[in-house]
Amino acid sequence: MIHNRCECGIRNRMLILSQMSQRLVDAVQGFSPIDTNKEPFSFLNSVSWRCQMMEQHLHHHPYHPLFLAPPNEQIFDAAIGESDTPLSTLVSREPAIATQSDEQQTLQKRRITTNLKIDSMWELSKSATREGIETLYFMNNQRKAIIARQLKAIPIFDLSLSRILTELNEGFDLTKMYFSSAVENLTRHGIDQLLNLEKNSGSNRTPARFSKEIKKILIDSFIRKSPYPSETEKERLSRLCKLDYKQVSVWFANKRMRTKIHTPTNFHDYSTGKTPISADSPTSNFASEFTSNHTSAVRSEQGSFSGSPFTISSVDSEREGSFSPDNSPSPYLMDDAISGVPKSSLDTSQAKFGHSLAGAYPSSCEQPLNRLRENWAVCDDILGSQSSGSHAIPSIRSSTKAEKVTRSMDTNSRIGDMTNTNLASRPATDKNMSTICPLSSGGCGKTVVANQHMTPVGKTSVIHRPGFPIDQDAPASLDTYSFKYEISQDEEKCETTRTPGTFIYQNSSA
DNA sequence: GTCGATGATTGAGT
DNA sequence: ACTCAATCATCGAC
Repeated sequence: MIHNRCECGIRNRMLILSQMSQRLVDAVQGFSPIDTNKEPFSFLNSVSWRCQMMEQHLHHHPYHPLFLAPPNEQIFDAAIGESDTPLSTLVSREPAIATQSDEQQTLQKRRITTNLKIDSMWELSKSATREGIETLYFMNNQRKAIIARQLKAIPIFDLSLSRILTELNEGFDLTKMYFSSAVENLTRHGIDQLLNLEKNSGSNRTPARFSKEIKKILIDSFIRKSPYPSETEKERLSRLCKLDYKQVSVWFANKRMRTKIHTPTNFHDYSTGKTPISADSPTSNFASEFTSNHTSAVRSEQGSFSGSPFTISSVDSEREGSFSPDNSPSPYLMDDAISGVPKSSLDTSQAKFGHSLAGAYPSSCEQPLNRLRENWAVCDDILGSQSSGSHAIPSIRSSTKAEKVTRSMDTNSRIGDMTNTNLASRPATDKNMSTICPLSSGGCGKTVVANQHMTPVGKTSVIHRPGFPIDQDAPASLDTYSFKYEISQDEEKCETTRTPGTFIYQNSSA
C-alpha cells in the first residue's frame, strides 16, 4: 500500500496542511479552543505539552495559532516520555532551551514515531486537497506579515523546503510538521512541488494536452493582457484552468517562444511596471503557432480598441455601436480564443487534476477561508495596522454584489495608479472625463475609463472581466454608444459564465 | 512510420 | 525566481 517513505510523507503532510488549516481558521476566527479529540490535533494527544501550550496561547493571544512556534526536540522527547527531565521543567524554560540531544538519537526516535503513525494516516491522506494547502498558504502569509510587523519574532524552526524533502526520505516528525518549514516557508512553488510529487508518484507523467477551453483562457490572457503575466495573473489562470502555477508559466514560456515574441512590445507589465518600448511594432514573425486560417480572427481583433482590447465576444456583428478604432495592430495573432468560455470548461472532468486530487474542492474549505479573511480586518484593527491594502488577499469566495462593486472600484483605484500611459496622461479635470467606471473590476486588466463624452448608464451589475475600452477616440457625435457583452468572468470565484447583456453609454452632453 | 503540435525539462543567464 | 533557448517526449493526423 505504501509505495515509499517519501510518498507517504508528502501525503501526510498534505493532509496535515489541509486539515489543520480549517481547524486553525476556526480557532482564529472564533477564538475557539482546539479540540484535541479531532484530527489533526488528536495526533498530539501524546504530546500534551503542545496542546497545553496551544490552549494557553489561545487564551492569552486569540490569534495565537498564527504565532505558534514548535517546541524543540528536547521538549518533544519529554512530552512523549523519553526524557529524564520533567516536561514541566522544560516548558518553564521555553523557548530558551538549548537543544542538547544527540542528533542521531533524535533522528532515530523520529523515524520510530513516524513509522507508527504513517499507516494510520494513509487512508485519511486521500482527503488532502489543494484548497486546504492553499488556505494554509494564505494563512501563513498573513502570519508572517503579523510577525514582521508586530512581533518581530523569528520562528524557531526555519527549515527550507529542500531540507524538508530530505527529511521525508529519512522519516519525518509528524509532531513537528505543524509549524515546521513546510508551513513556515510554504510558497507557491513549494505547493506545486508537493502536488507535483503527489501527482507524478506511481503513474506515468504523460503530458496531457490542455483542453480547448483552457487554451482559450490562456491565449486570451496572453493576447489581451500580457505574454508576461504577473504572479497574480498566473495564479488566477492556474485556478481558473485548474492547472499548476508552473504549468501556466511553462505554457506562457512556450507560447512566447513559439510565437517568436521575445520582446514585450504592445503591453504593459503591471507586475513590474515595465512599459513596452513600442506600441505597434511587432518584433518578429509569428511562427507555427498561428497560421493563416486565423487571419480573420486577427482582423477582428484589430477592430478592438487601441491598447485596451475587449474581452467580450470577438464577433464584430455582435457589437452595436460600431466603433472602428484605428490602427495599432496587435502584435499577438490570435484564434477564436477570445470568444465565450463555456462553464463546462470548469468541470473537474476537464481538469488535469487526476489521482486523489480529482474534484477535491470541498465547499467546506470556503467558509473558513472567508471567515479568516473577514476576520483579518479585525486583526488589523486590533493590531493597529492600516496597511490592509497590501495584504494581497487572493480571493473572496462569497461576497455580495455590493461588496464586489466596492472591491472592484477599489481595485480600479489602485490599478489606476500604475496603469499605462494612456491613463496616466488622461486629464481628470472634467467630471465627464476620466470617470472610473464602477461597472468592471480590474484584475490585471486595465482601468475602466468612460469616454470623455460618455457616461455609463443602465446596467449596474459587475462584469468581472477587464478590458472595457479606453475609447479615447470615441466620436462625440454619438448620442449613445452601446455594445453587447456575453462573458462575465468572476475572478473571485474563478468562474466564467455567460451573462448576456448590453452596456449602454449615453452622451452626457446630449 | 513520419511529421507537426505541444507539454515538460534542462541549463545558462539575469 | 524568472526568462530564454534548446531539447525531449508524447500525441494525433496523415
